[in-house]
Amino acid sequence: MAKITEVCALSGSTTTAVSQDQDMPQWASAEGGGSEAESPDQMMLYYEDETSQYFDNKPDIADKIEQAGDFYDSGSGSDEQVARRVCRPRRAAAGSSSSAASSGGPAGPGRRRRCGISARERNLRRLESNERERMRMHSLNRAFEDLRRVIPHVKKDNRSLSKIETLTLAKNYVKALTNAICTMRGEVPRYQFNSDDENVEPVFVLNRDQEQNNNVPSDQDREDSSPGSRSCL
DNA sequence: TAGGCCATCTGGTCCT
DNA sequence: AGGACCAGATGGCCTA
Repeated sequence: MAKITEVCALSGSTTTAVSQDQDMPQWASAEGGGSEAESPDQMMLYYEDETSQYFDNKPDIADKIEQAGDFYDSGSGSDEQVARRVCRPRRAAAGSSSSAASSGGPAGPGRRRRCGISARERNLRRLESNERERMRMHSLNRAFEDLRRVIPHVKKDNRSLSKIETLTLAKNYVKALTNAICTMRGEVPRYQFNSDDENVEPVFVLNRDQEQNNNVPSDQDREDSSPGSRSCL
């Protein structure tokens, strides 16, 4: 369990901290692999073009759509697809709204059915939804990346913080800063750190050089740092 | 090889 | 009606 040794610079001037490691995070360059080689921007361009051009450039997807067409039309498809769509339990309606209750089961009146559009049109909309979802997740990941940059921490095994680590660390960092403010005001610290704070890396206090490396300002940061736009704790 | 983490796809639900 | 949000499913990659 980590112990905050010192947290300064609450006014934004200098963050002084004691680091246990000399490794400096390089979050900006830590781009995870595993994604499609196709860039989102490029895919957006595809969507702005004619649909046929998109499929010309994505023959694999076109093949998938050809195979899926029968499924979307008649409810049949590959065994795997059917298994996933039929067997996957759906979560209960969030908030249990009346609209959800009145929508009935899967075949009830609440189920949205796109009548009058072709299978190809449905597939195209599915692809567009996929693209939007991908963009949404990318923006979420950018937010995680920004969050990692502003949290003082020590790189573990030369790898980036996972999402859960980032959130947990951020939570404890906020707690630590809040306690620091309380202490400076002569008040009782509001939060206590104990063994329940699982998966908690210490909020390492970095020295000034390390902090600067940790917080390489992004373009957005530079925009935000304009006079009057930065608020302090 | 198991387990963790992640990106992506997918369809239901909510919101505008 | 359509986009945003959400969570389950799946497969890939990496590490112990």
